Amino acid sequence: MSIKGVETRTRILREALGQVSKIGFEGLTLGPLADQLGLSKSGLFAHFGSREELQLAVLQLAAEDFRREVLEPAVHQSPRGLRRLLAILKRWFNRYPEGGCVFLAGSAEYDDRPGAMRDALADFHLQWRSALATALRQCQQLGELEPEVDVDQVAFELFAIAAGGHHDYRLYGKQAGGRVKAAVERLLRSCGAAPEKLIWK
Amino acid sequence: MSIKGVETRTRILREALGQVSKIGFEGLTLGPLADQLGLSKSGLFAHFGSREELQLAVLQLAAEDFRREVLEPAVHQSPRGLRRLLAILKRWFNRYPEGGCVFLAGSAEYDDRPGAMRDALADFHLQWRSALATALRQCQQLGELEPEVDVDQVAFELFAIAAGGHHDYRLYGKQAGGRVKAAVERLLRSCGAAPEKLIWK
DNA sequence: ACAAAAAACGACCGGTCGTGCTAAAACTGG
DNA sequence: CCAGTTTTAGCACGACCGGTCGTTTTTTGT
Repeated sequence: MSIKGVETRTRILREALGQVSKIGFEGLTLGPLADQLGLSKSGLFAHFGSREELQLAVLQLAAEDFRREVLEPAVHQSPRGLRRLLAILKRWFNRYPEGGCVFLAGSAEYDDRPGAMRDALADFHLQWRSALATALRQCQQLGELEPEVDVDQVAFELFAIAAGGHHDYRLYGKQAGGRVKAAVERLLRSCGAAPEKLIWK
Repeated sequence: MSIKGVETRTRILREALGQVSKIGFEGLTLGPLADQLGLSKSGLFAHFGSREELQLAVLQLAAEDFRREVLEPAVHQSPRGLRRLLAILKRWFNRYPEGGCVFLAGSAEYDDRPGAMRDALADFHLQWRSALATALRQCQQLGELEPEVDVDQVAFELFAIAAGGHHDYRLYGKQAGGRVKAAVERLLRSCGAAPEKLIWK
């Protein structure tokens, strides 16, 4: 693969990711994508052996973006414990007003269609859930959350709040933000978090 | 419209609803639907002026089913308060192992596509949320939940649990049921519900 | 039983989709 | 600068889609 090869490939993937976050993976079609990039349909197609390969590459790019923009800055900038957990959640939920979440939309599109896309999506969610559980476990070790709570259960409930908030964001607009915040606070409070430590700085 | 007219129309809608719950509203296509029913595509098409009319009719049928199978039996069989609320939730969540929820799938499909389908879906979710809030308010009036809790907020959180549970059901299978139950119990507990009253009979 | 009305059919249209194939164009290393 | 490789374009295909239209069959009211 030449220099120009990887350049156009990433150009394609960036544009494709933008389109997917608006119209979903199934809405992504080669013709309009090629037009938007000033390429021919077959020229674009040659970079990936099939449409599914393109979709998988887009999903992988989205996953890399997500880790880089949500998890990594929170880990680097905030100390272990509630501070870091809240930093993660803030960066996570702040993505929703910006546009549709490709992981939630993707799950809805492929949950009844076995194949590589479904597998990759299931894997992403599993990894993310485990990252949340790790952050929660560190809170426990610091005594900021009660030791008897099931961190996997709490990770599920955080994800559920995200899913519900995303739904309301997409359907009813920005008013959903307050609901998400209040839900997280109630959840963490019920796990023994001190109210004065729940600051969304 | 003749007798036979409404008969086949409802036959079409029943079959269409079954297909939609498997492959979504956008996956519903006239040809295969007609084949499955032993009708010609154009014969089926004549019952609805357009595909969107068919989709809207399917959504309306699904909404009637939902009210009839979830809300109404709980209202008729359980007294106001936590008993009724839990009866509603049980019937609601029991639908998820059976097949995909057309309302959640529909929201994901149309949240970025203005039109009659999006409007109808937004309306359904609004109505359902309000029915949940009513049941919660009755709990408050009976002293089974603290009076200062925001019932609309709790209704959102119940919906979020449903959305998260549905996601996990579709992607990871039946193990999600326990997570949903535990999440509801934590939520209602944090609203002042007595633990011994949280029985999923 | 019969005429009007409704329902169902079958062929077809224009359009879009993913995908192969071949040739031209552009880039790359020596 | 040139040979060899890679990237891109052009074109066509087969499949599938929603929708139209004129005709035929079935149902309905009397």
